[in-house]
Amino acid sequence: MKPDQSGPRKLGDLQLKIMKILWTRKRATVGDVLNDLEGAKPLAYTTVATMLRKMEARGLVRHFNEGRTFIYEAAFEEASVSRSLADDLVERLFEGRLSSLVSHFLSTRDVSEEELERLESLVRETKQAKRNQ
Amino acid sequence: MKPDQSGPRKLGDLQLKIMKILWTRKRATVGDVLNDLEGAKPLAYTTVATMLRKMEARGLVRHFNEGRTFIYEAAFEEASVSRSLADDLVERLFEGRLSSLVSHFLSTRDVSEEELERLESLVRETKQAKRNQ
DNA sequence: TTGACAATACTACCTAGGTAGTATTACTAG
DNA sequence: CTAGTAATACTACCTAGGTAGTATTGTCAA
Repeated sequence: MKPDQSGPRKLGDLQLKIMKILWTRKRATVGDVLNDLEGAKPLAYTTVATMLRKMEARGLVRHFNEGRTFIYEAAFEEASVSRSLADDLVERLFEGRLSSLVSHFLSTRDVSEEELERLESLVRETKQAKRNQ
Repeated sequence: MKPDQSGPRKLGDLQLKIMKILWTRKRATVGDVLNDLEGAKPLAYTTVATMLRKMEARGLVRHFNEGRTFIYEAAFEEASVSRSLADDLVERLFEGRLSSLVSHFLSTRDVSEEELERLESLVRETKQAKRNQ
């Protein structure tokens, strides 16, 4: 069986942060997640617990018990979620044209020389791969 | 005075569709918007009117009167909104690295030969521009 | 065995997007 | 001048994200 299908089209800020923590840790308790969530304003333990429960209801995460403690894990792979979110935006904004998005970025942001190099090789490699495929 | 600052970080589906209509038409009545919104399921006239009012409260659009009829127009330029939405995603998902996003697209989608060419010239031109700047 | 603690369950509330019905108002055709 | 129509105003409701307090329960140490 393949692991998971297309991820969610939208994810709130907190939810995405939680997903990232789960992708990194593989498994985490409410306390673990709360802990890794230091950065921004501190949240209540119950806030995280509630969010996790809501996310489970939505199928984003799942849990199993270890004693009386819930161990959570992501129900979607990172690539799957990134893809869905990114696709959704490009679809909504640029009618699916990747080049429109890139062009947009290139013209509105100051992209560094290194980034440009990276981009160039990425494209070159992809073309290469496509040719001998 | 410069026209508008950074756009909204998030926009719902309907709101973005409405913004696009306003960008195209420059000015539009509720009826105009409703009309251009054919595609998906048909909405009630009042739904569009309400949405427009909510959007005005949020500062996304503004209106002036023509007789008793409201003429709406976008309060943000398209580029500004696209930029905010795209930036937000790249920020949330790829820690701001454009190349991560592109790499992601290249590896999860089947990008056509033409798209690749377009991308390559985009990057090349940008590098060029950067050099003699 | 009881009290403290840690964990989850439940409930509540706020905001925002989305959807639409009803009320009101004002113009216009007859 | 009056009925009909077209616009807006107001209100309501549902969903989902986000935030957190209170209640309950289970476990462990004294």
